Amino acid sequence: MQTLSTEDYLKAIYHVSQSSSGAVATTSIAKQIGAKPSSVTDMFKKLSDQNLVKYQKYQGVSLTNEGIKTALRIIRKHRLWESFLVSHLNFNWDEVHQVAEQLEHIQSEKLTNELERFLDYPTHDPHGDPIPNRALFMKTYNKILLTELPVNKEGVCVGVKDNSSNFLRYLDRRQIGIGTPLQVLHREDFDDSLHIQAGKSTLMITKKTAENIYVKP
Amino acid sequence: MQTLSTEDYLKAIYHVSQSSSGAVATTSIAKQIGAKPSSVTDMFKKLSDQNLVKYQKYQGVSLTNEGIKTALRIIRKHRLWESFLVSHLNFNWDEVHQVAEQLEHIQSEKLTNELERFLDYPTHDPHGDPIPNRALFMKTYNKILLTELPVNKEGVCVGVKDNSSNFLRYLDRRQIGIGTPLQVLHREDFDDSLHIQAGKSTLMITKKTAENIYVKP
DNA sequence: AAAAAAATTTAGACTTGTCTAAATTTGTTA
DNA sequence: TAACAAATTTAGACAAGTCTAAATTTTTTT
Repeated sequence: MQTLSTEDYLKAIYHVSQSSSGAVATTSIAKQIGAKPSSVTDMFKKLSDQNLVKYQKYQGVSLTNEGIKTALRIIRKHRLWESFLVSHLNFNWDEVHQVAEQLEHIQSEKLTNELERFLDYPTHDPHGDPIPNRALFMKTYNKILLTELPVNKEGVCVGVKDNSSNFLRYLDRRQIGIGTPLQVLHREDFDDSLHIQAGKSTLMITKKTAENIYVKP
Repeated sequence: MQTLSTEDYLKAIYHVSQSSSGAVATTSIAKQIGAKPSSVTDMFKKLSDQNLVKYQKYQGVSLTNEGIKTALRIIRKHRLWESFLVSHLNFNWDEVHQVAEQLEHIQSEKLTNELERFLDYPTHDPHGDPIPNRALFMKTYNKILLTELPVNKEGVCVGVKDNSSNFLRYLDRRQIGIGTPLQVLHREDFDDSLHIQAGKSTLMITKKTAENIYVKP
């Protein structure tokens, strides 16, 4: 049984390891968690003692199978709760993260599984991220960044990279959400901005925005 | 903002103060929380520093208005979550307590209020205990113990005193629950056992059982 | 009212998770 | 490759919450 803190670290290690290759560095976790590198080193040792990570001094950590399972169980809860908040409790997709950070630590297998049933076994959360099922298996479809979508090819928004409230509310105002059909009409060479068709409206977005939107072609 | 631990203490103090008069003793909280009296003394000092309790050495504590409000906010969340678990997640009334103990600490006013709306503003939890509303006001009806119900007078089960899994499952087997019509048919002088009508069946229960069932006449 | 028992508090220690500051290792650059 | 910079670890400290053992106060009993 893990503490709040070890769960946070495992999740952070999982996320960082997903978006980079090789071992996970002390500093990257320090940034993610908001702690000093020395604290992270201490925790790496503790996690290593529990065989949740493989740790070599100065070489960072990688999750063991047990560590991955523990991380996925937390992510499963996080994403199920986010789904619940949006689908039944009138939360907007930019409001759910902070609350789900708390709810993900609730310990009750029955609760998690019944919540999943109540939500009718959702496969993705409100941000388009895949929800691990009871066996911790995630359905991932091949998605690409909007910047990589060829001009005039049709796609559908299936996720976002940046989950910040700021970005999500910006997308709300542009009426872009999960499921919105997207098409690049024109790519401006000068500043890499894009003219796109988003649902029924055409609009202009910057490269930075496009880099944070996932589409399925 | 409180810690998990201070919230647990405030709730314990509230409950003990409800079922007894005068200041709340160190030992009674130690028992309730499952901690040593010396730890309780430490916490009494901390709570006193935060003006959540009035504390005089050797004389126990009593909640301040702020302390009462904080306790009621936790109890509100606890009972709303218990209601949710039973009404939507297939939990039995004897299974909810432990999970609600965790959920009651989740910090989000929006979550609490939306959960209340989702449940359609319930006034009582699955054990018949009143749920404080947004203004922390509880509807309490005048209930009596089944032992105090006059013979042959009709009543309805509206709550239980003992919330233990053991007792609740015993009531399940006897088909007694919140809302069950109850009537004392005969009181046995010899051992204080009762013959009662519970719904459509008649059965015998001990004094100890009757002392843990609340009825509204 | 004194003695004994029970309740409570104090003192000092331990654990978890954190920090700062200093030391060490790794990597990067001239 | 030597020197510098960046990353990492170690050492020692701190806060929260807990404990045990001893001291103190209150309550009960004789």
